[in-house]
This record gives sequence, C-alpha cells and structure tokens, in this order.
Amino acid sequence: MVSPVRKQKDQQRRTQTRTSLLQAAAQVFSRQGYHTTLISEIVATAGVGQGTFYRNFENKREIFEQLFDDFIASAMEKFSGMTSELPSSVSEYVDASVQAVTAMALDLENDRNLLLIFLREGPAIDKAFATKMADVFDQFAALARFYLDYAIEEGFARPCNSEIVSQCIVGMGLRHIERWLDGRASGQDLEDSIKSIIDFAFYGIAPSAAINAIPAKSQ
Amino acid sequence: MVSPVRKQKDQQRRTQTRTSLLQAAAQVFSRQGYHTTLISEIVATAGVGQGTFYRNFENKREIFEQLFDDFIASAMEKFSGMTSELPSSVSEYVDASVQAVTAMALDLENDRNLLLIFLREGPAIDKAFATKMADVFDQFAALARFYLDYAIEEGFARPCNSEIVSQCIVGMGLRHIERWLDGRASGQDLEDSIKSIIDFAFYGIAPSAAINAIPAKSQ
Amino acid sequence: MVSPVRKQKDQQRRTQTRTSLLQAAAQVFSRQGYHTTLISEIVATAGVGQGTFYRNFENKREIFEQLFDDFIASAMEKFSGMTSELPSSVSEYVDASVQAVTAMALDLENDRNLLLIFLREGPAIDKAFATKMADVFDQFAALARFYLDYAIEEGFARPCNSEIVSQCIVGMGLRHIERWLDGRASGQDLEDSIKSIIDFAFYGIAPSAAINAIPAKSQ
Amino acid sequence: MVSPVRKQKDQQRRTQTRTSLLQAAAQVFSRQGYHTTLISEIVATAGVGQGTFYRNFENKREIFEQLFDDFIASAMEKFSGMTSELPSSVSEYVDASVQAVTAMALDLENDRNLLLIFLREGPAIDKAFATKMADVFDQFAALARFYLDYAIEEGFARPCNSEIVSQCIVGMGLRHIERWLDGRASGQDLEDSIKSIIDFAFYGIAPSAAINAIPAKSQ
DNA sequence: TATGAATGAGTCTTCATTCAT
DNA sequence: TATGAATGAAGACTCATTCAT
Repeated sequence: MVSPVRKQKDQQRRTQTRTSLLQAAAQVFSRQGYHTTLISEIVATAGVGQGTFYRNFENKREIFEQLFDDFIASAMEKFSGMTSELPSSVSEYVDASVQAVTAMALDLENDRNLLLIFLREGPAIDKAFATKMADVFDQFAALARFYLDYAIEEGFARPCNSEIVSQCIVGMGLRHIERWLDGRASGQDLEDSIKSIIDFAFYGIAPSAAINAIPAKSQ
Repeated sequence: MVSPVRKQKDQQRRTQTRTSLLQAAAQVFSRQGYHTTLISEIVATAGVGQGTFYRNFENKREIFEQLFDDFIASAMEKFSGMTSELPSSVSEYVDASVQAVTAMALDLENDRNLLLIFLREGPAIDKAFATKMADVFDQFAALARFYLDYAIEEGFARPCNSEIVSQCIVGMGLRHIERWLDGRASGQDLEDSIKSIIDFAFYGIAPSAAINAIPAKSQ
Repeated sequence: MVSPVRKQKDQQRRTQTRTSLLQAAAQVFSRQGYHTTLISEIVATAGVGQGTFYRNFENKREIFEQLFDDFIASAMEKFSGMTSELPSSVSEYVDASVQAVTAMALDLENDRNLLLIFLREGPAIDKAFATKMADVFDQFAALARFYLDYAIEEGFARPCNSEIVSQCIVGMGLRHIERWLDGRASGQDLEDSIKSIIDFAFYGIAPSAAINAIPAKSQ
Repeated sequence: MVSPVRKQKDQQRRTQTRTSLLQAAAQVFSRQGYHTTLISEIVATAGVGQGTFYRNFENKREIFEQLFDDFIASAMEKFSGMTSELPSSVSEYVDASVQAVTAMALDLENDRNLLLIFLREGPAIDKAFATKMADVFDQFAALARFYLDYAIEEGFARPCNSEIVSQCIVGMGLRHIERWLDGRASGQDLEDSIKSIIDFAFYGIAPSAAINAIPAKSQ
C-alpha cells in the first residue's frame, strides 16, 4: 500500500527527529545535568512535541544512556584505531603512552561538558548505570593491563600485580580528567602534565638510587 | 523563666532526636541512595514525626551534607592523628604510606555503604556539593604533596611535578576505594593490594634497568 | 508541523478548559470565599485534573484575580456604555444619576455572591490586590468627579471640593452595596432606597431654610 | 493551701503575660496582616513560649477578635463621652459633627495600622467576624440616625429616609478613613477634608437655587 | 506519525496544636 | 503555670506519561 519511497522518507524523518532529540538532550544535560533536566526542556530545545519524545525513547534515563553509549562507542573506536602496534622497548612504551593519552585528551575536549555530566551523574542514576560505567572503566583497565602484561613478559616492565596497577593507571587518568573538566587543572600545561603523569607511571616517586630497595616479593 | 534543668533536658531531647534522624538517614541513604530516599522513609526509620525532620533540617540535601561533613571530619581526625612524624628515608616513607593506607582502609570499612553513596551520588547532588567533594579530594592531594615535597627536598624522592603526582596518588586511591566498595576488588587480598599500589607509586612500571632512561627534564 | 485545523481545535479545547475552571472557581469562591477554597475543590467542580489547573493558572490567587478583572471589565463596559451624554440641568443630573445607579444595581444582581466575596476578601488577599481594588474604586470616584466638575462649571452643582465629595459618593455606594449583598438591606425597596440616596447626595440633610447658612468658603 | 498573696501574684503574672501577647499580636498583625501572621511570630515578639499562647487564647482568631473588641470598646467609650448634648440648631449640628469627626480622626491616628488591618482583613476572616464588623458599623449608623431623627423632628434637618441616609454617612466616613489609612488621602489637609465632607452631608451637591426642586416625596 | 492538552500520583513542606517536663 | 520539642494532618504543586486528534 505504501510506496517504498514514502517508506524511506518516513524513515529519514524519524531518524532526523531522533537525532534532534539526542542533540537537544546532550545540550540540555550538558548545561543542567541529568536530574534537573526535564523532558519538556529537551523537546522544547529539539523543537518537537512532548509526545514525540515518547515515540522515540522510553524515558529520560534511556535517552541519557543512549548518549552515553554513543559517546563510549565513539571514544572506543578512536582509541582502538590508534593503538595497533605493540611497543618493543621501554621508550617505545613510554612514547606510545604519551601519544595515546594526548590523543584522548584532545578528543575528549569536544564533549567536555557532556563528559563531565557522565562522570558526575552517571553513577548516581541507578545501580545498572553505575555498573555499566564501572564496566567501561574496567575495560580501559583491561586494555592497559594487556599492554602491561605484554611489557612485563617482554622484560621492559617491572613484574607486578598488573590487575592492581592497571586500575591505578585508570584512577590516575580519571582523576586528571575530572580536574581538567572541572577547570581545576586550568593552570597546568597539558603537555607537561601528561609528561609528568607518564613519568610517574613509569618511574614512580622513588629516587633512582632507591631502586635496589624494591622488595623482592613485588619484583 | 525556665529552669536550667528543664533547659538542659530539652537540649538533650533535641540532640537525641537529631541524632536519631542522622542515624536513620545514614541507614536509608546507605540502602537506597540519595535520590530515591524520601523524607517520609527517614522519619519512619527514626520513629519521629514528619514535622520533626523539618525542625532539625532544612531539607534532604542538608541532612545528607551533615552526614558527609561528619564523615569527613571523622576521617580527617583519624588520619591527621596518625601522620605525625616525617619519614627520614625511602623505606620509612614506604612503610608510613603502607600503614596510613592500611589504617584508612580499615577505618572506612565501618561506613562502607554510606561512603559508596557519597562517592557515587555526592557529585550529582548539585554544583555546590560537587565542589565541596572536589575540595576534600584536593585536601588529600595537598597532604600527599606535602610529604612528597619534603621527600624530594630531602633527596629520597625523585624530583617531579608534585602537584600532578599527588593528584595521581589520590586518583589511584579513589579508584581502588570505589572498586573495593563496589565488590569488584573482593577477590583481592587487602594487604597484597596495598603493597602493589604502594610499590607502583614508588617504583612505577619501568624495570630497574630502565631507570637510566628517565629523561633529565623530569628528574 | 501541525495542521491548522488541529491547532485550532487544540486552542478551542484549551479555552474551554480554562473557561470551565473559571466558572468552577467563581462558583466555589462564591460559596466558600477565597481563603477556604481549595484548588482540589475547583478542579473537582470543573471536572478536570489537578494538573490542568496549574497548566492554566499559576495559583489560586491568579484565578481569583482573573475573575476579578473579568468582573470589573464587564462592569466598566456596561457602565461606560450608559453614560454617554452630559446632563444639562440639575434635574437631568439627578435623573441620570438615578438611572445609572439603578442600572448598576440590577446588573450587579447577577453576580451577587461573587461580588460579595470580592468586596470582603479582596482587600485581605495581599497588598497588591488591595491596591488594585483601591484603584478601581478611585476610578469610579474619578468618573463621578468628572460629572461633578462639569456640573459645577455649568452652574448646576454647588462649588465644592469635588475630590473629597466624589469619594463620599463612592463610599455611600459601596456601603449600600455591601449591606444589600449582606441581606441587611433586604427590607428596603430598591427604588425608594436609590431615590433617598440620590436626594441625600444632591440636597444633604440640612433643611431648605438652612441653605443660606452654607459657609462661603465651601461654596 | 495557696496563700492569697501568692494567688494575687499569679493573677498579676497571668494578666501581664496576656497583655504582652495582645501587644505583640497587635504589633505583628499591624505589620503583616492577619493571614500571614503566625502564632510563632506572636510568641516570639511577646517573648513567651509557644504553649503559653494556648493557655491564654484559643487560637489566632480569638486573639484577633480580642484586639478588635478592645479597639471598638475604646473607640466607643471615647466617642460616647464626647457626644453628650443634643444640638439645638443646624449650625450647632454642623459644629458638633465637625468636632466629633475631628476628634475621632485624631483618636484613630494612634492605631492607624491595626485599624487598617481590621478594615481590610476583618471581613475576610469568617462569616461571624464579618457580621460582627457589620454590626459595629450599623451601631455607628444607628447613632448617626438617632441624631438625624432628632434633628428632623426639631426641624433643623430635612425630612428623609434616615435609615438610608445614616448608612450613607457611615459609608462616606469609612471610605475616607480607608483612603487616609492607605495613604491615598495624604495630599489632603485634614481640617479642609472634614469641612468638605460635612458640608456635603449637610448641603449636598445641588446649588442653592435648586433647593426648590427637591421632590415633595423625599422631603 | 506527530502533537500538546490533560492527567493525577507522589512529595515536600507548613504550622496550628498538643503534651511531657 | 510556663515551656518548647514534637507532632501529623492538610494542601500546594510538579512533571513524567498518556491519549485523543
């Protein structure tokens, strides 16, 4: 009954509406955060009717989760694209780390405000969302651990509890991301900061002379 | 007009009521989190009337903040009590760190659930609360930095950007606390984990042989 | 996006709902007065949901004010429609006054109960409402004064402080309206009462013989 | 068991407390009006406990009514004290009226704000209070009518419907009192205003020459 | 499919009143 | 008798969600 052309147009229109809603939601969430955002504000920003929202999303949580999923998917894609080769020396490992972190920092810059909302409010939405976020962080940790284990095996990383250490690395990263999104790290130069972080991750705070003091058990 | 005895009794009663409310709130928040907790649930748990809540607190946010403040005050007190002496060698520094972290871990154990709620939902309550929490974390970072700067000066820590590094340390800590509260670190032995974290902080992931590779600038 | 037909129907529906609420409010206010009227009673009477009230009016005060504004607008319209020509003699002035007052009395009869509530409770709502009512009364006074000044100029009214006198006239009117709405004037014949009021306004209580005693200053 | 001295002291204290509450209530009502005044504000102003209020008064309405009754009693007393002699001529009647109105105006000045609250909010409290106020106004009207009837009988007032006319007089008075309390009559000189009001009451707005036009029926 | 008017369950909050001390 | 902490009934108001058009 309905022509294929019509069908396609309908589909397009629907996708367009959905996109408008997602963009509008991103905008409003960025400005006001999750809890204080009203559906009415999203639809007003998107320029569609109240009912249209519910034709596209179950509720506020769902559109927020969709935005989060899109965000993570996009971040993962970029990240996985840039980490193809395994390092073959400590200095390559260091360099690769610096590059990866720098690339990520520049990329995240695009969605600063939305990312801040994700980090701050995501864990507060409900248990399921908190778990999803924790899983994402654990994925990043697993990635870091993969490289770390490889490096240990190859002899250019200190033998250590890589599960714990990779979580340390994620924690460091998250802390700096939050402070930077917050504006609390605004005085710092990005390149220097990354350098300092990577140096810390590789060499710790102990002076060179203390290296022999590393307890056997931990080596 | 009123006898001092009466005044004192009234005061006691009031304090008692307030305490009941705080305990009840801690209990309900721990179970359900901030946003899904209703005032009516707090007062029911405390066994007082609805109006009594509002005689003692402005609203839900205020009682939550009070709990947070009490929690932090108590944590700070215990923490400051245990960090009196400055280390005079790397090994003392390491030992002191292990002890401090262990003590804190054991202490925080008491209010696991409430702490989890603070970490997850605190940043989502509103801007002011998020700022307050960020300030608290920065205080911990400042404390870590104080010891780090001292160690650098005394020659038993590697010269580094101590502002950045102390934030790394806080990030590592927070990440592990969250995972441990989450139950995601349940497979780990506490003592081993702390050991691994501290080792990472002191010696990094680079192998001993790589120490000479530390770039001059960062030293 | 939406068809004009749909837009118009929506508009109609909304207007209809708003009208229902206004009528219901008039009814409930008339019966119970402002302060004891609940929003829930208005919506129950209108046969709409609680939320519908708040889509149309800010709060109880606003719907009350709307009713008042409508009432005054309607009264003003009728009143201004009937006072087109200026009198050209004392007897015409008297006759016009009698007619105007009679017409108004008959008109106000329609909304007796609501008018009583306005007069009794309006001044008690808040400062702003009291001021609005005072302004309305002053408008009536200004109208009376306009005719009075004209009459004085033309020589068929006694020179006097027309500002004060016009307020006297408004006061007389209000007092009788209140008593009549109250049921305290129920024993009186309307026509006779109006006649007596107008006669008093024109000739005062002094006997004819005393006219010469009118102090020069006041003339 | 209780000594008479003790009894008397108790009685004194009680009276004192009651007086404090009445004064405090007058002060708060004057400032905020009836509906927005809270019992807690009255007791705070009086410097007594919340419970003490309820040992002395049933509720807010009762203390308000008590203030009103006291006010009226005091006004009536002063007023009755000054109107002992009956006038024996128009000019005496006029003079007595001017004096009575002037005396009342000066007296009311003392409790301006409270009187304004009575006039504005009294009728809105409830049916009973509105009736009480209407009765008071009718008493004033009855008093005016008494003098008017006497004057008519003695021939120095125009025969008229004295019931209606006396209500006119009360209405005029109330209107001017309200405007004066409101600050809307602030531009007017009190003496002049009273003169103009009394002249209007005695001679109306018709010019002298029109006197013969007074319809027979009304005379 | 898109719309936006209508809905009403769900909470917060107030404040007059009570009552143990 | 005086106090003021405690009470809880009462009502306003919000906003996610529905549904007729």
